[in-house]
Amino acid sequence: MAASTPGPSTSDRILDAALASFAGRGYEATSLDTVARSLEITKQSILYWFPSKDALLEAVIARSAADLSTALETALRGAGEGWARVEAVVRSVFRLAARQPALLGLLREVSRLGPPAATQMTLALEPLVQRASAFLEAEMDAGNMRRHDPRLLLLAIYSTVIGMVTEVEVLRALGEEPTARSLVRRRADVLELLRSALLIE
Amino acid sequence: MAASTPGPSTSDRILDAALASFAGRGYEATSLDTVARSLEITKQSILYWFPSKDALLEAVIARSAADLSTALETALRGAGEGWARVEAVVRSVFRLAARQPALLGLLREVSRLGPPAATQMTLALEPLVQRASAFLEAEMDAGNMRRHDPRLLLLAIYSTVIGMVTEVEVLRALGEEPTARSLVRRRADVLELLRSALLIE
DNA sequence: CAATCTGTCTACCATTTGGTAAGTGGCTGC
DNA sequence: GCAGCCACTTACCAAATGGTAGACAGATTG
Repeated sequence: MAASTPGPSTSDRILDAALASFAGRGYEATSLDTVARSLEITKQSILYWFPSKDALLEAVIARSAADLSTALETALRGAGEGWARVEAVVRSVFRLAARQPALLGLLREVSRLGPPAATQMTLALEPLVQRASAFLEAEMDAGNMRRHDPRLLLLAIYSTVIGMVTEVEVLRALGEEPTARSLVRRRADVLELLRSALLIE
Repeated sequence: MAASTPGPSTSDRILDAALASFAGRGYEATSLDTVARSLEITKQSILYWFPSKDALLEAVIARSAADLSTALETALRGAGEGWARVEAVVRSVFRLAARQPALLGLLREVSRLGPPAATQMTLALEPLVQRASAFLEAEMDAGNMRRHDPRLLLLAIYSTVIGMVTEVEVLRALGEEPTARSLVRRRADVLELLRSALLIE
């Protein structure tokens, strides 16, 4: 018989469940009791590891921002130059949408919650933002992309991609069921759209 | 001395305050007591006009969907043909963002809440969606716009415009303060982007 | 083996929440 | 002039919430 599986630590399991609930139902709609029950522990165990609900959110954001960063950094590492880098990032986001949708859901939720949660997320992702902004500007300078305010362009790209990936209800309103197959089509569509919107030639 | 001003009815004032709070703080984070206090009435007065918090949300959605519809219908009424119609709609949305931001905020919130709220909003806005989808398809058939799945294209346009208008925290993360002037720049940018993404030639 | 530390649980608690019940003052219609 | 309705209030309430205090079992360490 194998040794009893150690498995993920309690605090990790709490973070997982909290992430899922914050992303899926929202911060306010998430109760510590419910999270605890889903893990078959008591609320007090949660409060042992994280002194308050706010602190739990903070921890979830910290871990998620790190996960998000490494996912994108990894995608960028072997990505080539120019447009290929945009493609790599978009594909990486769609991969996250398929495999860890809660990560993107949390992004949405945090942006809705505003400070201090949003500020924390902002700070944690700032390096990526800087990089992306600088990249877009360089591409424009090189004459590869149409000229825009890089920050507004980044917001537009962000909104489009995140929307295509997280706006499940709007998708349904449009009569498109959010299946895995649909996700692939959306990825193709978004890439094509971005291409014609941004690329010169 | 003038006659005592009649002013808006209590139920309208409740709807106004509830809309603002649902859109700004979120449904779960909104308490009937707080809304009541802000209106200097009691919670029970709210429950007199709307039998439950859910019913209040329902009423807010109904009224907002109607307002949204008429705003867009009006914009479309004297709008010309082809691309001018897209421009008219986008401008109309940005006008709403400046004058009744809560209307767009509610849209976001409802899409986050999912059914049944989202279903109600979907049904109320379906005519607009149908119209937009048919318009896009016709423009593609006429060879004026690049061919895409009209529904996915609509989702992309929706995400971009709504994002540019409601993603205040992301905007801040990008170092752009959400002022009125910024809104005008964002409108110009989004129109330019959509133009190069969609229009052929 | 005693002392301590770790992780979890039981027992509470104050506050807030959506919601009910029962008035109450004023205006309307008969 | 009074019966009745309308709009709104005071008085409650059960449930749920985030959080505190303290006990307890098991491992660790001197």
